[in-house]
Amino acid sequence: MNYKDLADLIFPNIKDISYYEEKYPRRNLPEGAIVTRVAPSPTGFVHIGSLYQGLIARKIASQTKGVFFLRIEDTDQKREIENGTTEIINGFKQFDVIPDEGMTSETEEVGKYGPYKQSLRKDIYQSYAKYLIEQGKAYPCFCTPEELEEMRTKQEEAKIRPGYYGVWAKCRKLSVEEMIEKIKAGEKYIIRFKSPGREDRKIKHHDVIKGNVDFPENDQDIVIIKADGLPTYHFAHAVDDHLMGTTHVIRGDEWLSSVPLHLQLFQELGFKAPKYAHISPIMKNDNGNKRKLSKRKDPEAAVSYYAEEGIPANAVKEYLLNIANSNFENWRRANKDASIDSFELQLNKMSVSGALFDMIKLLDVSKNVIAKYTAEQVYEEAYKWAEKYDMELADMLKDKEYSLKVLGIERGNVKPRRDIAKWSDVKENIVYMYPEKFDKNTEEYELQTISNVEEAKQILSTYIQYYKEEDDKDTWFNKIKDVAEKYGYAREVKEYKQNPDAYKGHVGDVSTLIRIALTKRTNTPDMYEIMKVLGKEEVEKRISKLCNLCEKED
RNA sequence: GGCCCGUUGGUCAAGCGGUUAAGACAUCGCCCUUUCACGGCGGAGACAUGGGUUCGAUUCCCGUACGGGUCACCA
Repeated sequence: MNYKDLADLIFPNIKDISYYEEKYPRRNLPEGAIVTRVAPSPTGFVHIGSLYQGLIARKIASQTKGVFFLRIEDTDQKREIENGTTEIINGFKQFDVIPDEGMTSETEEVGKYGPYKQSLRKDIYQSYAKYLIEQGKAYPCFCTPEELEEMRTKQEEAKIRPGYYGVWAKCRKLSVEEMIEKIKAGEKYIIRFKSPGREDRKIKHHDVIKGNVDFPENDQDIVIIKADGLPTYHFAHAVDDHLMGTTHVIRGDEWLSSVPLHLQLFQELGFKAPKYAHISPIMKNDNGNKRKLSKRKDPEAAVSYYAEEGIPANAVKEYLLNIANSNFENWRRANKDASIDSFELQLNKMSVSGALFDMIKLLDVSKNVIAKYTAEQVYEEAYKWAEKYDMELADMLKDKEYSLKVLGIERGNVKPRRDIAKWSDVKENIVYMYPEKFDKNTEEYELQTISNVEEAKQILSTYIQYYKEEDDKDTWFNKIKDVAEKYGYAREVKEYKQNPDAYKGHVGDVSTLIRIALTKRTNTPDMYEIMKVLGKEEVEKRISKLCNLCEKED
């Protein structure tokens, strides 16, 4: 009786690993090409951290003419949710993070290194597990969860390191005969890795992001094949990333402390280990404590949140890139219109510690992104958003020709407005441009400086006589100045400031009055453009309406 | 608790033994301007802490404090 017999008993009728080694040859890629992946579990919505990882992995692969693939890690069937894979694919797609290989739907995939869904690779893992058993590098363990639990409490009481190692690794010491006997007797078991490591020895590891890190060797005999026959993360990682040719494992830094184990696994399996790049998580300040963005507590942890709020995917990406490489901002300033694809991301420039998520900064980035959009783009995206989340806005935008004019105010020039950070801001910004909405607005408003209603009325009715729709901007503004002068307001603000006592106020006061009559707002974009878009009839209507209102109040 | 990692203004961060310690967001003031936004100028604001090493430490070493990660038949 030897390891081979044991292996055959546990995994009869299973292919030899040479089959898989041949089936998945090494990738033929240009020098320096990096193969990356994103490997989420289909357990619910896509986390902003996964997107962050995916975005970085995608960019690094693209930059080096490598490959980026999506692998679904569904080895924990208890946590799996329905359509989890679809959700992941769509989540990434929204941000244009498109894998070269991997799952494309719940059941379909592209690429030659599949299946890209771990539950479909069961045979592959078992083949490699068998290989380890044959070599005496893995063994069946018959300990029950209860026994393990008991062991753990003992260890904790004795204040020693918990785990399945050394003298605690009971089943490791079983002879092959005993193992075979137990299996034949129908005892339940799982497969453990026989760790060659010693805790008192150190290993040196260079992480692409974290730099040099020293660890004690791993000496835990971790489970590699679970009771359901599926592998644990560690084992699947080693097998998959070897077979799929991953050169750089970019993942969250919660994995950093598993590196000794992973390196050992690669070593014992006879694989070349990939490079590791452990990304710091995106954090949130929670009452003075830093913690990871949490699925449960933080809505902004879900990538779907941004679509719901109407924050453009590009803005989120730019913000994430900002966190990833802080020189991105400088690059962006120097390359205002360049695609982010031409920014060269560098892994080793990534922060070693986790950044706090800053919504205000994101919104600022988003304002810049939207400011560069054409009216047409703003229209399309805002409309798409509105159809889903704000029917009232969608309704307003139905008149495309008019809406384009509204959205085009002060847009596309050298100093575009920066007043929209997200599509949910749009309505508030433009409602008053829509007559039916404007008419229904019964909000109270102040007349500001010119608070004498009688005077306001006179100024407005004078202005309306002067106003000609076809006036160019200078003429238009001169007329406002004329009205101002007529009623004792300075034509120029400067004149007023030099001699405040000589005037009741200045042009600004008059234009503010007109602005209020037209929009019920004190702050709006350029009024000349607003009036052009509203049209003569509407302008006259609004102004005379305010006059009537004044009369009523008198 | 053991083992890892980290700590530069409110936030994101440059910095690699000698700097007036960049920049961005936020904030404040001024200018520009018919309002707002844009733009311009300026202000306030930081090297966690104690020891070393050194002619000199934000930079190197050790301790302390604080923060984060990890110790599953979850990933």
